[in-house]
Amino acid sequence: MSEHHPDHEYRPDAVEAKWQARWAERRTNEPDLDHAPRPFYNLMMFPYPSAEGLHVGNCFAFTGADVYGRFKRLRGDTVFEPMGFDAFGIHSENFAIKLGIHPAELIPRNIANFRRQLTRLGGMFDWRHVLATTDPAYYKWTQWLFLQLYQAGKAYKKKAAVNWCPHDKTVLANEQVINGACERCGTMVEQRLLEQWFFRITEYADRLLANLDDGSKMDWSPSTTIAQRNWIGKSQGAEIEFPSDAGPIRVYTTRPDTLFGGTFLVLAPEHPLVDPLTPAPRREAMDAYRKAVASRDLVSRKVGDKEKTGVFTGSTALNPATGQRIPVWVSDYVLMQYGTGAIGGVPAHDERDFAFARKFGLPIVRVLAGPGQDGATPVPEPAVETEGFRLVNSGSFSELPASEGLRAIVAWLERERHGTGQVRYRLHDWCISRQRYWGPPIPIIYCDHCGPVPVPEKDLPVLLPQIDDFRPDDSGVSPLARHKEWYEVPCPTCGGPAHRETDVSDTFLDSAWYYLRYLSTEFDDRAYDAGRVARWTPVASYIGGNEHAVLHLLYSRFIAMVLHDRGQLHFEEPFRKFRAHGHIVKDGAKMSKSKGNVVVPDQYIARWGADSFRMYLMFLGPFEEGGDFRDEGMSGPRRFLDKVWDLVAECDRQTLSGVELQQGIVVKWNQTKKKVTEGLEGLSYNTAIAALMELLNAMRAVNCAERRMIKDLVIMLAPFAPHFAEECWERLGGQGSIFDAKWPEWDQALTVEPVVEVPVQVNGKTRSRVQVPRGASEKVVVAAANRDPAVIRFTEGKPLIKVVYVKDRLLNLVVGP
RNA sequence: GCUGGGGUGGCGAAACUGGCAAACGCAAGGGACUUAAAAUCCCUUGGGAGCAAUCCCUUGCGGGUUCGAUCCCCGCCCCCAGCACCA
Repeated sequence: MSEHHPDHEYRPDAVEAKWQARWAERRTNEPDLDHAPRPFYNLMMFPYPSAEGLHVGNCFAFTGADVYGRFKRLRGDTVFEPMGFDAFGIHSENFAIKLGIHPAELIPRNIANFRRQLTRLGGMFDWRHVLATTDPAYYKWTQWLFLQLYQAGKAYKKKAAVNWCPHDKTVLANEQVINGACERCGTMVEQRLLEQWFFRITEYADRLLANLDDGSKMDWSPSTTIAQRNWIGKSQGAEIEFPSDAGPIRVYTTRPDTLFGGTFLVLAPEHPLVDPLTPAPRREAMDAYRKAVASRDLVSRKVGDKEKTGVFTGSTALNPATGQRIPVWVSDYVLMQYGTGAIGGVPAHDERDFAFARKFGLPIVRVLAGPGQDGATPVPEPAVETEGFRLVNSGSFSELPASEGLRAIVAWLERERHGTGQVRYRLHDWCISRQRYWGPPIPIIYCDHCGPVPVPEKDLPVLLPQIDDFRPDDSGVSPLARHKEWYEVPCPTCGGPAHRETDVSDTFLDSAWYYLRYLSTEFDDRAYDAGRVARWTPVASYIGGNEHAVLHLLYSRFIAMVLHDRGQLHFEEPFRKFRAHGHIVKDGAKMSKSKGNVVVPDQYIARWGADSFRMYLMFLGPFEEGGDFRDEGMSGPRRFLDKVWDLVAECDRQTLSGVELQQGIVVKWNQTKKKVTEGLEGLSYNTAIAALMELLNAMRAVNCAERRMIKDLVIMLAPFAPHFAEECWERLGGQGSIFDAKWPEWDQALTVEPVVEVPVQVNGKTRSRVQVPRGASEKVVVAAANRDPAVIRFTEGKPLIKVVYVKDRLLNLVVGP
């Protein structure tokens, strides 16, 4: 092989610095957004700029998305690949509190560090369009977006519970509550009711659900659509009225077929009928129970597997089906937020009701019977199945199969006006209020005269004031509420005394529309530019983590739908294609600060180069599954690049025409082009890299340095190792950027060998292989096999029962004993 | 508990979704070059038996379907992620 000239050695730091400078200077990564003939919007989930900087998990995700964008570009698309920073929110705020540095000072520092690292990694980012959600030029439009929803009637205010730490006297986000306790002091968290802003996402539940199945609008990872479907949680059931002394108690059930088995009712502790149904002697016990429940936070109350608790109201209600009076109980296993906040207890056919009935000695009546059972069969455990079950103890409905009984009972309820068939969702409206500092102030002004008044668009942004005491405190409201000089303003309508909303909005509102802003960062008079958006959206490819499968991705879809319905967007589904990437783990555990196994990329990039690092990340496992990060793995891809480097130096030393009998290498060449192209399109990066390595090994084995093959190899390598490929391209005499070169085509006929080796099995065990021309008939292959001594050994003297032949693949001779 | 994804050599993984299990890479061992080391190059490497050609076993466990199963079906075990009393 070649001797090493020091001048010609592959030095990644020099190569990478050279090309990063050149890309910037030549504006290689800055597409013309107004005239792109084949626009391809390559989006990846923007990071939260933590103080620690990028970790290898971020690098994995961004590199995978960047590889795809670079591939699309080489295939002839104009690719827009922007990057930004999701810099508002509780993470930044908490970290700033911990360090004692104001987030407004900390965040720009972190962003600068992220940008340095992202550039060093070699992403094809168009930095002209960088954005940060904390920039007033950005959140001005987040506030504008709130106003659009407000004007559309999709924003409203209502009382809702927040987590409250009685020791720290502060509002806590759900992620700050660990097993029902405050993450800082360990005190059990309580619920407090506050007036908060909500978006009516539940109005869109059906459309959000239906579009998931519409292939013309959405091509998403199945795991993500399944998660969304579960989150929306559509259920078909009936609402039934149970008359009581305090009026009808409305109950929602998905199992109206079990109505005759309803032997009690249970109300949520917050249910408005609890008071009227509880007579004076029982008040004290009831209030004590309700107080005990309220002192537990939302999180711990939802934890299942808990011993059932409850109190009898002292009243009864009428089961409209059986005509019997049944007791009304109160228990915290019934949630006010779902259904009607009241349930019909059917202990024989529901696990929770069964546990409750057992605990409090309530009657259990079987109304569904399986094969070999009847109405008198005891109920040792709740039977929740319907398949193969029939109704029993259900009056005139008895003996109907369960599914038919369900329809008949709903029809009867509607006819007799006891209830109606209903659809429910577990999706709740989106609470966007945060009693925090580090977010965009919600642009509403409260006037004693005019009520809530939206801030006029001309007055946006409502700037977040620079205050030093931004910590949440015992006032129970946002830190902004402590600053009169900020929140006291004249009413925009009447000019009278008024005050601002002091809550800020949820970070997820910032990220629900950022893909629109990227396209329009240079316009300060509009949230997004209609022409740009028309050309570039919906987003062609979106890659991100499945931890955002429900919240971010659902909210973004909802916001797009609202804007679409207002005639402000031409699509209702923002992301045509979404793929969830896997996660990098370290020593079998997910990287996290608490485990102390977070890996920072800088040292690896310094040692091996960004290109080797990128290749290693893409090679360590399937992109959509992730894999284990190991230091030792880095040398493999680096050695590969070194060998390609040497091959480029030897280009034309021995060309293909001068090589005899090298049909094999030509086939390998064509196979590689096919495999790499298909692998990149399907995000099978690890196998695409393996195919490139195989081609290199094959060329080295036959000492082939054919120019066309080396050029193809370098182009196919470019998405993974962009700087390296540029340098090789230049050394090969290529003009301009390699990313303006043409992706190699393959000849399908040359992807297969003319002669194949067909394995010959006897009774399913491979005994030999025979060489035959491709496409040989069964006759030819059997004849060849019958001449093979290794086969004869196992077939001799035995009757041939069956011959299985799969063309070019396998021959199996089945013989008797 | 429910939903989704997994379980294949010493390790990361591949295998046209029924057709030669272990491609590609790491690590390890042996050899070449070198005063020596690193780097590089060549060979070996799933387990077992055998001088060998060759044979037997092997994709978490137990069954099944099939000429043939890592792949399909039934019943279990374990790991990871998300959701978690949603009536």
